[in-house]
Amino acid sequence: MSETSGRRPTLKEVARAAGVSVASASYAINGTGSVGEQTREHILAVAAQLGYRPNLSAKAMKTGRTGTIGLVVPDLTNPFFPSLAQVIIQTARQRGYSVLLTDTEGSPDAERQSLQLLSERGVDGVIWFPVSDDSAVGEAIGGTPTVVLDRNLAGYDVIHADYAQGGELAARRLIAAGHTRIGVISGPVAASSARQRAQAAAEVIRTEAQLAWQVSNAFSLDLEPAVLAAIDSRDATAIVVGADLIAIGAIRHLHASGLKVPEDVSIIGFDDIPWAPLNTPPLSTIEMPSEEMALEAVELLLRRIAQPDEPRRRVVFNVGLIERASVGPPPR
Amino acid sequence: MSETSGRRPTLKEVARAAGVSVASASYAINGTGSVGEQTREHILAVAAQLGYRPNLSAKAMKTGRTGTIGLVVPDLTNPFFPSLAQVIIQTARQRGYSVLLTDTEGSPDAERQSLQLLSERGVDGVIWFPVSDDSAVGEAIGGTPTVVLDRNLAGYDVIHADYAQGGELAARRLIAAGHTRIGVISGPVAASSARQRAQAAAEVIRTEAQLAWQVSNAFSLDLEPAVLAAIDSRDATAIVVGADLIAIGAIRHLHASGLKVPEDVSIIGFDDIPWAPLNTPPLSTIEMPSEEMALEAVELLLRRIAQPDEPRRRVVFNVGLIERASVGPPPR
DNA sequence: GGCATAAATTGAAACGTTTCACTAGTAGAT
DNA sequence: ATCTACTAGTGAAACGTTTCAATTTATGCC
Repeated sequence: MSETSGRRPTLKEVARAAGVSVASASYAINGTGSVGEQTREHILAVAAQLGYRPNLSAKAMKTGRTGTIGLVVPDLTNPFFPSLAQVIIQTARQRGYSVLLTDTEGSPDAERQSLQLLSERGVDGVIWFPVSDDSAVGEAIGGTPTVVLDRNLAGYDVIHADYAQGGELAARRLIAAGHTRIGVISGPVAASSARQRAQAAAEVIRTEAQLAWQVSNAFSLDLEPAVLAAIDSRDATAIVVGADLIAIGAIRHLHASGLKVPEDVSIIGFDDIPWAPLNTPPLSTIEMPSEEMALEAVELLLRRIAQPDEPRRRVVFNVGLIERASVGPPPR
Repeated sequence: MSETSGRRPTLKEVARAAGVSVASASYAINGTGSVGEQTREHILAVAAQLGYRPNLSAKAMKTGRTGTIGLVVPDLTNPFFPSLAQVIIQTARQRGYSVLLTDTEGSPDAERQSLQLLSERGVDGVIWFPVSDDSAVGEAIGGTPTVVLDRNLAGYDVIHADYAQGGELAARRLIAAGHTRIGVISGPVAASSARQRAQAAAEVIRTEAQLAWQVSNAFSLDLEPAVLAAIDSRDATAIVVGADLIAIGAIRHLHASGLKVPEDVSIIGFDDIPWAPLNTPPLSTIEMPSEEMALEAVELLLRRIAQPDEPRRRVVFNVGLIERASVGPPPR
């Protein structure tokens, strides 16, 4: 409550004011040692009265744990991430951890730098959303417990969705609607998740219909020339797209070229970002339980922190098809 | 490079390996004391060879600065925030700071808790996006240097946009298009920024046209009953909305009721969130230079950290009108 | 060559905690 | 009464840095 001086009081001062040793004060406040009922209460009262707050840096140095975890994401601006980050931050807080967030701007260099910085800062663990599958980057992290999201990197605890299943689901939905010439736009090939989605879709299409073309694009609304060209070839009546963001970009391009979705071209996306239901037309997509995944990520991480030598785990979540309005029968 | 033991080497070990005192090692590595040319190089080489990384917790305890700033936002999931957060994180990193991010879920309680936690963690400063104008919450922060974004809280450095100007701009645009009966939907009244936008707009409308109604809504796509009722009254041919998110919600509702934007009702929003241009129709809105504001926030904060006793500053940014397609002439 | 001065180097204290090893009581069992 | 076994409480070391004050070494000048 009241603060006599400007400085925050130290444990020593609390102890002196309470007439006990620092050790007792520490024990009382942390509930660790054995302290008598009334002395504990007295110490606590004095501490409150003085407005004592432990110096977490000192505690961290002494105990070697900072009560802090690092979260490394490629691009906060990608609508896929904020809700993930939010869940992670909240659950971490409930478990007594604060979150250092770093945004790596999709660059492996920034990523390496981030990991290293986090490791220097002594975070107790890291939740890492790698931009690519280049596992060399991960060395920067040293021995810090780490769980990797969305990529299947060896040597880490790993959480991802069943992307192959998702790719298949998407392709089958289009085929079921009657499409026979189907194109595929994947996310950047450096990401295993993007590759898996596209590959699985392409395979289904190849065997059960006809693969018109397959191209890839950055995780962005803006389409690259090759993608534009593929779409403009008008060779496909339906497209499975490896990310909603790209899908929305594709729909915009189609609209701009005077084509309608789904009347002229059907589109199915991936991720179910918040904008997907708001789009015109509302985007059919493959969703994954991203909030559960985020939650699982922090729990897995905390378990790893507690048990550094347990065998690594890999937990895979199922995906689902969300039907909205961007898929229809092929034009005749 | 090479790490002999599992543990990270300490400064003492580096010093011993280099055959110098810890003091010299510290000076050499931080470039602070005066060290001979060749000894410095030797120490640096040994440090690199051993893979030495300073223990930042220890450093923080000793120096009292953590090299960390806290960022407190109400809701990461609101598309207005991620880009802000991204800019803040990046500029902070360039200046040698890491960012502890907390999401307060729009609750003053969580907000108070966050501020307190950050202060305990010893962050060197805080960038705070308050959910409301209740300045009592801010006491939790103690003496930590703080800059407040988007709210005009007394006693802090403050950054915001000229919301009155924005409200006027929006109202005038609608009036210029020929509308005479105009409604206003503001964000939550607990936020001064929302009040200012709405008030300024309402005033202009009252004097230069006719204020059909004025209601408020949470920062959300979902509209509250009073808002729905106001819109459904069909008393206004145009609406100025205090936030794009709400505006998009309003447009959806209008569409659902069979009304067209802008043919039947014109809408103008606020914030220019990333979705605004993607909406159907693309949303006309008032934009503010949010990235410059974010950048300014960290610079202001760093200045405040360096000069705790300088007088408080308040920096106000101009806003602009972005014309897209959600505004048209009134129906006749 | 000697002296003053500056540069390089060092030992040790200090930052605020936690925790180990110990002492002093207290109570129950014999 | 004595011994045992706890429980309460304490002093001091340790965590990895930075930095002060003191010391040693080098440099320049007459």
